[in-house]
Amino acid sequence: MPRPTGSELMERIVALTKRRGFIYPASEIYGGINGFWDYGPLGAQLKNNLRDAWWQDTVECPPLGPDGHPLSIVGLDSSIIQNPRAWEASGHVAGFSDPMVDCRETKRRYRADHVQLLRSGEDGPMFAFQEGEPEPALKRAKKVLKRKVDIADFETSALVDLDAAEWARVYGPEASEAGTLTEPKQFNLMFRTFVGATSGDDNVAYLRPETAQGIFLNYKNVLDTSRVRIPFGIAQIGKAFRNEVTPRNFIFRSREFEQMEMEFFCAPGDAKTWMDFWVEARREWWSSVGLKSTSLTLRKHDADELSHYAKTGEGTYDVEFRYPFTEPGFGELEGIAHRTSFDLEAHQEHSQTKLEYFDQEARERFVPHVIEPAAGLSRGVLALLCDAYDVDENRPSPEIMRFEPCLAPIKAGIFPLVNKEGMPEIAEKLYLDLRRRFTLQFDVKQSIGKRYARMDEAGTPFCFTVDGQTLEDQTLTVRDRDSGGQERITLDSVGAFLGERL
RNA sequence: GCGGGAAUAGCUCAGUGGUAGAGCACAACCUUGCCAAGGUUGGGGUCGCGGGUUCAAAUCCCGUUUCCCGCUCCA
Repeated sequence: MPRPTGSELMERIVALTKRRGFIYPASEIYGGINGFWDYGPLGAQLKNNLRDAWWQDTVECPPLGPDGHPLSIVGLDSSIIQNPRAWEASGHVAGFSDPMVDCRETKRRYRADHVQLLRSGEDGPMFAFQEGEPEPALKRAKKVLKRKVDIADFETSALVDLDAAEWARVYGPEASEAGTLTEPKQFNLMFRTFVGATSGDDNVAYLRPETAQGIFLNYKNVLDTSRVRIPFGIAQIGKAFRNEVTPRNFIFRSREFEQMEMEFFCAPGDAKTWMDFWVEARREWWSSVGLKSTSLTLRKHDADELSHYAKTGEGTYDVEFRYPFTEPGFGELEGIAHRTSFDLEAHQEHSQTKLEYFDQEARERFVPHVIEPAAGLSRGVLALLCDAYDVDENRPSPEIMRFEPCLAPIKAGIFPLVNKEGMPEIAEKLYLDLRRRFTLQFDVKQSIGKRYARMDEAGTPFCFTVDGQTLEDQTLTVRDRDSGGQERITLDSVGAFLGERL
């Protein structure tokens, strides 16, 4: 069985991650819930390791800037629920509430507020058309009414004003029969909830659809209390929620997911410099956590796919990963966007709070521009899983997860070759000595081959096995996950061996 | 949201109207001498869920949920 590709590969990865306790469907015993996933013992550990690596490399030990000095980046953990006005300012409330109608016949979808109707009399058929394009509707009307028609014969009204009872008489813009349009559906992707015990329009709140806004909302607080000076970054890791129309592709598009975002505030004139810097830095980072360079690519967004906040400026780049369901193409892993001063300006206007920055040296006042590297933690986990999955046909247990050792959920297995003759005692002592420093698995049960195989599927890079020779010369074998090869080292050097490789 | 497919033990599947099955996995004991070894015993099932037809439904019908594939959507 060679390593499969495409959807077969994806199915095998989903099966392995379920079997070994990486990822489960959420609330599975109740039949699951579309778009939500739970992380099992190994998955939670893997996700934490990736999250910690990002935090370490972004906040605790940020990269060196072009001048050779470490960048100034501080951490933040903002609330998932904020004042709903924050989402009005950010554009998420307005930009995401367009009602849509579908045509069951033609499978086309229209924005309901862009569709107009030609009405013929009180109970007659109605002909829908897209704003500014009444001709197809007139043609349809001529056919249905079997007479010559003129636009002046009709009353024009908006589709959204239609009563539900009249819906069946509507001919869709390209439909040949009436009643094929679905009722308008709201496509606001934000989860709504209510703050307080009662629910009403006056206490509506939203689960954040991105962690970024929490950073902008605290920009002034951080500036006033942490002595940072431009250029500087604020970084945050956390859950975000989007009520996706179609969750798909395992944890790639889920309704609850985790982001690792950093807003890097800079002078407007320096935006290009920092954009170039972060695009390169972020691509390199994903390589550093073990993703193969052939699995990664960089793509600049076309002008027509830019977000509302990135219409001007240096645009948006995606670090993309070759997921099994996108191959031979790539899918988004992280977006690096020049958000300009869009967000700070918007919050400044809506909150009536000055969010300007005063540059002491240049004696000038400005609203900073923002370069935002926004990575998906959940997508990162998916990329790690997909990239690590491999098949070695020469092994009795062919499936292996080749995680980078520093990301592996379990760093090493510690085993006695057989469960007798003093071997388990030595192995357990070694485990007890090292368990505070490394995440280890101690296992005495079943055959050694089975224990190795289990560790291969968990992606554990090393296994230390106490055998008969250990009793004589205090050495044991180290088995390497990737090669299956073994070497002997001394019992007291195991900690140093692991320390060097993680 | 639309169209197609799937759902039976932890996994892979058999079972097409008449007692719920196999292999692997899991647990205990015995055995063990470096890559999913063997033996014995054992635990595991609302056959995705709800309704209908029938003397009888895993099996036929309707609905629904979840997953997969193709569209659509992805601020």
